[in-house]
Amino acid sequence: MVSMRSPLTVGVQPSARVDPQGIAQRRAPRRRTVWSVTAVHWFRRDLRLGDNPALLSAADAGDGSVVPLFVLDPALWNPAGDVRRAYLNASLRALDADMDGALHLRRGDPVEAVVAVARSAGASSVHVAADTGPYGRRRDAAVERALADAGIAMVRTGCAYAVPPGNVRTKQGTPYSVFTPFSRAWREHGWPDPAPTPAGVRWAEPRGRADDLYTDPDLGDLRLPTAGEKTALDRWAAFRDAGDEGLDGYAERRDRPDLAGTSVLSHHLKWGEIHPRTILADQGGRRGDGPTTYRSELAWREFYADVLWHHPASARAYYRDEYARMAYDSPDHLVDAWREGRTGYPFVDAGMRQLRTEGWMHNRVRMVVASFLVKDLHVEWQHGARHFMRWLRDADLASNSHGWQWAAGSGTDAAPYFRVFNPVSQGRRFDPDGTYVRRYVPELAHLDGATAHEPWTVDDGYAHGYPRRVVDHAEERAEALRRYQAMRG
DNA sequence: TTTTGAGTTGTTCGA
DNA sequence: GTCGAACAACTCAAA
Repeated sequence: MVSMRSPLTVGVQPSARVDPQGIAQRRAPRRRTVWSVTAVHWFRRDLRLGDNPALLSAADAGDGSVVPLFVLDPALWNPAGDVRRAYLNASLRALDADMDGALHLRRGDPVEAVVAVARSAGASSVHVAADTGPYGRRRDAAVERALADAGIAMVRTGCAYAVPPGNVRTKQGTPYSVFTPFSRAWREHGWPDPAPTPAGVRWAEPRGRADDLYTDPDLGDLRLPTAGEKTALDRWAAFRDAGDEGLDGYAERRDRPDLAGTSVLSHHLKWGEIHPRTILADQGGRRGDGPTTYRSELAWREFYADVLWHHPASARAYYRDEYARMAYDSPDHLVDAWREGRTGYPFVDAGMRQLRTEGWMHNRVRMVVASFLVKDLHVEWQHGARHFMRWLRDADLASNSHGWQWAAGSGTDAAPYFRVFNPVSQGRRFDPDGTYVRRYVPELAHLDGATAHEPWTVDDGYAHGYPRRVVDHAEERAEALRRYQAMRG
């Protein structure tokens, strides 16, 4: 640990009290001294002020002044789709507003940008929440080395999960590869209470009103929800308190894309506008199927982060490598039809169009469209995963890659061999009135009830230009099982 | 080491 | 319409 004190060379802002959660504030402002040490808090996927242990550690590290920094890293920015870029911009603006315009924004390689900012601020430490993803770990190791060369410490506190990946182990000390035993051990492991919101932080110069760095993409008709910590906390509270239409009814309604049965917090969780620990603590010991099932969904998020932590290559490569030997088709015009929502299977097309109009898709439908790409079109899951990463506003590498591997059968699921989703029966089961389909597929708006799932059964089913089915599901299901058998044999 | 119980989300067929 | 069995026999985690 480097202890380097330097003259206060940066301006100091008046205290900005931040208390978006109503959590009791902990610290009184420290007295200002001439000899002072500031700290840098490098935001990444923790775009919030409340329940942020890393920010707290930055506030505690020096004299109470903090340089709040975000670096637009071309390695992440360039491959991201416009949806993710736009949402990130909005989230950064919200964070900036919560800090009274203090956010310091840089664009460039973090190895250079973070060191440069820390140096110019005279900081002796840079504080972060650990990034547990494959790229983030490499990047942070490189930044840590560069900071060390400059005599500056990098301090990791917390991460984006209730239990840091790598910490839930079997009795033999090995990582879990099956969800249910993982979730049991995860629950027993437990997690810390939420951290208090730092009080009396002085956001240090250089202030970062760098609007020119926000390059907002043109999203056309796509509308994104409001970003930011306050919205996330409000959204959670509304879901928590909505009774059977929210958390209490979650177990029953979560699989229904026609209903508003889910919390829709995924994009907030992705950027850390809310931390799962906040939710788990706020849920307290609430019983019932709703809260239990909701906690289980958070456990899935943690499970996949844990799997990716132990197997970084599984972000792109088959978790079970025998699946690399299976026969696949190259993406062709059928995959274009899938991407554009004109496969002729209404439930699939509704989902793919929801993705393009909202940057989001209901989880049940994600599974159905994923199964369709992999099992009906026989295309490798990576093609679908890339499309999702491009269009989903909540795109998260661990959840996305392993969600797709689950659908492909190559992931952590223990018994995947005979599971092929039928897009019609899935639609009839989870969108029984056809409401969801009609909402996103106007060519089927004239069909009543569940008929919207089967336009081929009525005379006027194709009267408004809805496309015919591009493949026969029964045939392709059989073909998928044949290829699976051939791979095993 | 061996055994045992269990595994997110399914589909189809035939009684 | 509803129900249970078959699918095909695997892999994991704990005792």
